[in-house]
Amino acid sequence: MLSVLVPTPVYARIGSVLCYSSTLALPAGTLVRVPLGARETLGVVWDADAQQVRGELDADKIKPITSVLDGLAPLNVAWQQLVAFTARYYQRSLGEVALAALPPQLRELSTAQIQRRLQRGKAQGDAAGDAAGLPQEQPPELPQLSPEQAQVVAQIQAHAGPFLLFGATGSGKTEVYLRSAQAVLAQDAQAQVLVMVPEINLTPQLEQRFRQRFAPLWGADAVVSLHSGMTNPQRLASWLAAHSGQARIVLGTRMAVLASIPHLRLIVVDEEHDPSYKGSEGARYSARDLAVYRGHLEGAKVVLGSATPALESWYHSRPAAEGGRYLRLHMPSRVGASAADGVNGLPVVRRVDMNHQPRHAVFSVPLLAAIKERIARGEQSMVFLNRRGYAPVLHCADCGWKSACPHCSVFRVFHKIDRTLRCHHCGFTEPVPRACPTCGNPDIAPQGRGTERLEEHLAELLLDVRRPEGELVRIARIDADTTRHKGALQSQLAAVHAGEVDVLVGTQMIAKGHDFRRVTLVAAVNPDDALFASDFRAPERLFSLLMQAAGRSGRDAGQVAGSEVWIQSSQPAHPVYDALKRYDYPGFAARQLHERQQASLPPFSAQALVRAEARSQEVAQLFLNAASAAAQTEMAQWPGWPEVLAHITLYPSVPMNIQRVANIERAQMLVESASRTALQHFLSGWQAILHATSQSPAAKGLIRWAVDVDPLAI
DNA sequence: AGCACGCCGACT
DNA sequence: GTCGGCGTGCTC
Repeated sequence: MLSVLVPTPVYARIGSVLCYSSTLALPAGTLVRVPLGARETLGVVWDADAQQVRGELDADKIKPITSVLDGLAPLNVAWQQLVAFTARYYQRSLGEVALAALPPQLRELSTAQIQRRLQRGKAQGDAAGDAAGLPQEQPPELPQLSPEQAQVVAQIQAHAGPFLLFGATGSGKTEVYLRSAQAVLAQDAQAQVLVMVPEINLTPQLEQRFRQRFAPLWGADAVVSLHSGMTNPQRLASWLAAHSGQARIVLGTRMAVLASIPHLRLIVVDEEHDPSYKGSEGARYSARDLAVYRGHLEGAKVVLGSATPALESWYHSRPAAEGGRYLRLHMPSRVGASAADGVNGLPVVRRVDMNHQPRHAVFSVPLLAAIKERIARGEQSMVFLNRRGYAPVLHCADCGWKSACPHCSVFRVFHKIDRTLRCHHCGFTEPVPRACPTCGNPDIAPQGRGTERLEEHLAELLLDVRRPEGELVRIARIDADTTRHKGALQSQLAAVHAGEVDVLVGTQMIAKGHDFRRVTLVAAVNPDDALFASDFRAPERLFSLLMQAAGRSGRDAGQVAGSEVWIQSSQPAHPVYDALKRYDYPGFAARQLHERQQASLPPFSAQALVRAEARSQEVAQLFLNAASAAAQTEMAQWPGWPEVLAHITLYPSVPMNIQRVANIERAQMLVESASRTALQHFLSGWQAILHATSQSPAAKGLIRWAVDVDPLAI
């Protein structure tokens, strides 16, 4: 008798560990194909010898497995442990986590087909290996390390970690990753390295650098990528290469943390603060946190890198004497910067008090002047606004009508380019009405502005300005709307690089990673919104975003002296901007952590969220409240549990921030505890109650529910 | 989640 | 008269 993991979600009315019979003795971790209801599915052998058939499962219901995916080595114990931990910690079923960690094509292909892919991969690997075995020309010439880099590399070699590499933009973190990887790979002929990035399409440079460095040493097949932008066959090939040990370096997004990498010795998490490491659907695991756990599990070193670490990571890297668990490594200087270049070679930050500017001005007088100066010098400027479209809402001054989405509790955004009203949440799109739909007033006006309107406005303001050669000013816009088509982003970026653009307008999309050599001015036109947001992480995200944006300016060492970051604000003296001006992340973090401690927020408490979706808000909340009440009454009866409950705060259910999306009402409930362990304990017990409640009459009409452990947004 | 089975409207 | 809508129900 075997127990086998199958892909059933946690809310299905069936467990995900099912019993099957097999004539063969199959070790745990073996991939098998099993019958499940009317279909056949991929499964992972979990318990090789499930003696006691759970519950009153009729013996005649136990079916034999269909086939074994032989030729594939069983997933190793470390992987099994990682899956088990992930499922337990994030309150998902084992099967869901395990199967989600496998490439989708593994489910579809027959054993023979997989066999062929393996053979093909091996053949390529061997060919590359032969090539690598040939007398090398010169080993690639390595760039000289700065003293800071050299010291950090040495520390990573000398200590066990985990490490938090706190390095300014441009301080050369990537070179540290490369050297650390190289050291690990050179030491052990089987060793493998996992390098994670938030979004791989936004950082093609990183992939490029790893390939350039390591392909000459270990062959082109030694470096593989793993991210959702790849086709299924590509993903399968990469996964097989990692699983077989052929790939020495696996570059990937969050999903890569659960890949089978049997000889893992080093994990790098670049831009570790990036929210995209935390999933927002399905198994909502934090790939960064799992990386740390995986490193611990497999004895692999873990390096988390960022210029603006997540406050959690920063807190964990406090001195060991104060309880810190990570070793903090510091690289404050931009490579190649000179003392004359402002703070550590970063551009000067200028704050504009918008209270002293003409009312409703979008561009302050001095900012506009500074942009014009750049144009006259043939330099580039970059303008940020975190809102795409033309205007966030259309408004009738007569009757007060606004462009609400009929399916969601948000306003639809006016897109002038195709004269549509678009809902950014459910996608509902309609042509703009000629007149107000309620009162017939033909004079409905856009309110507020997005990137599209900003671009238009800027074009008007710069109409009389000429480039050095006398040509008209060229403005480009990059946001989700202009990059919808495949390859559009790359071609637009290429145009910027080629100097075909004077001013680039965009959303935060352009703040990440891109190396713009000729940009000497970066401006945040209206970043204040985040200061008033209810989300306690908003200041952290704002600081990080502005810091990254600042890193876009003056990347060319020769231009640092003249480059600037402009912040327009009605509260220019706000501590966030103040810290930014000094590029003082530690100061900012200390202040934020103090506030969080006062308010008992993470990392000084642990949180989980239960989210519920239903046709009506009432039903969603009813379910949450019933589950909450049941926790209080039922769990109090369980021996030993009142002690656990005493450490838990269950807040009342509330509508979610955006209450309705695509006609589905959403509600949530926060669970908090000063102790992570207590919260874990509570959640593990509560799971059954949530299940039962969701099937009780009290939850009639409930569509979906899910627990989100360590949520990023509340 | 899939995928079946199962009872009521517009088409060859 | 059938094709097909998605409302319950089950999967070792």
